[in-house]
Amino acid sequence: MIVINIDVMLARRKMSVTELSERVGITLANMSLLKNGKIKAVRLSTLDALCAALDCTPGDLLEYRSDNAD
Amino acid sequence: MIVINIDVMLARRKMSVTELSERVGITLANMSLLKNGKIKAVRLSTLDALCAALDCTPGDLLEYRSDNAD
DNA sequence: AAAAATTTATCGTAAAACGATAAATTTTTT
DNA sequence: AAAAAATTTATCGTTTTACGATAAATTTTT
Repeated sequence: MIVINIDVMLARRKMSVTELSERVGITLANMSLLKNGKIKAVRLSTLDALCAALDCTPGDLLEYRSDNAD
Repeated sequence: MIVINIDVMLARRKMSVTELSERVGITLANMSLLKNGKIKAVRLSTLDALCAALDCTPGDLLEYRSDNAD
């Protein structure tokens, strides 16, 4: 499965969800859904904006966990 | 911008696009579009299948390049 | 030159992002 | 404990886009 680690990056940056949503340019409600893995796809434009806002890589935000991984 | 590096991983694995499309379970045509960055969004289920098929991470497949990066 | 693999294109359908908005819930502050 | 602020969840509507199916065009390999 794919895990979204926006919360981890927010913590590292000491940034709020509200601020991130403003920087990325999507509504607070949608950013919350995104952060909590309540979405089934991501637009590359959104991923791009997230990387820019959080100064990180797609690999920082998206993690692959195989079924029997720790 | 976000760059897709499926081609890099295919080369590393010595795997063909045809085989990858079969493993991932999407049509050859769509895999080609995906590989060549002709898509604007990715379903997490597809990303998941790609990571499994290529035994790699999302970070291996998706790369962020800031405007003035090399 | 022929065959195989890959890319590109078109059409249709289903899925899903995303905005706007509001209500519910949780967290923080006073 | 109460109030305020932040976050989460939900609903509705619109637009975008993945993806299948298919076929044609192009490129690569044999």
